[in-house]
Amino acid sequence: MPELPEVETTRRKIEPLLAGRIILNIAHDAPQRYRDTALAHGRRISGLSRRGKYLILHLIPPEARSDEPHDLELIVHLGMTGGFRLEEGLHTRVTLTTDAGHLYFNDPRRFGKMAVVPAGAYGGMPTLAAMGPEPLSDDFREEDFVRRAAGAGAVKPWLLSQKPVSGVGNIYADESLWRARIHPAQTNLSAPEAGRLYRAIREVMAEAVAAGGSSLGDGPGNYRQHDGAVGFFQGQHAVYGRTGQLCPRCGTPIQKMVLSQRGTHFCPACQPLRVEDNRHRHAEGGSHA
DNA sequence: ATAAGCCCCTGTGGGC
DNA sequence: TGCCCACAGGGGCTTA
Repeated sequence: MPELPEVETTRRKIEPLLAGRIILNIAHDAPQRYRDTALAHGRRISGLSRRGKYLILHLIPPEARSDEPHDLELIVHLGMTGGFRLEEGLHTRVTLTTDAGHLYFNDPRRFGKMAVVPAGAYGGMPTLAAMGPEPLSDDFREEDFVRRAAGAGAVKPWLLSQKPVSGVGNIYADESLWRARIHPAQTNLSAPEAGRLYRAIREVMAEAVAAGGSSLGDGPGNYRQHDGAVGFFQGQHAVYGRTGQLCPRCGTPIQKMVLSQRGTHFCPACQPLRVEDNRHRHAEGGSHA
């Protein structure tokens, strides 16, 4: 399941294959899933960036200097099972041909998407348009996060919305909440709780990027690099995919629950649900001004 | 406007 | 042992 660490690893690994190259063709079916790709034909890739879980190929006219601002972008979302490959396979959905050769987009479950858009024109991609700050950048500020967390609903769905911070998916939400000792369904985080979560997200994301992401199991969701290399962060997972195994911190068996349609792993001892204090509501008489 | 729910898609694993 | 169905999940869309 590519989340920020896996997408960032992908970006770093395929940038040397693509930067400076001319796109000769992008071949696929399902044009509604891979939109306006013909606009990229004949363009030069000046570089690759990433925003949350979205990969962005910068496209310039072939005669332009490579340090000029790009005017088109090829946006790629890997979805749940998407990834690039050096060789064609059973689940090849898109074939990207450059003057250096082929790169194949493999995506068994077809949740991945691509679109060519004018640079920064994200109106057709609401999540990207409303994307929160990058967790490893200075734009991600603890005081903003703490303030917004105080008024938020259940913390895990809130994180998954991409609005408080970008790039956190199911694995890293569970891992960050475990580190911060916060129940996934906790609402209205206190300042100490939100501060712990802020630091946990930064730590987990930094460690996961350094490990090359997580590669889980042998199923279709198993994330790999284009050359078959795997990430190693799964060895650091404390709760994700460890239902019934013992919490590394306190030894209690890890539990799994469903929250917002997502499998959610947590330690019931380390991450107790703090019951909302109702006294305020009683004191206010139950009606809001 | 915001939040919650449904849906897409298909390989896999668990249950019977 | 073999078969079948529920599950996995990000994000876009619809609904309340």
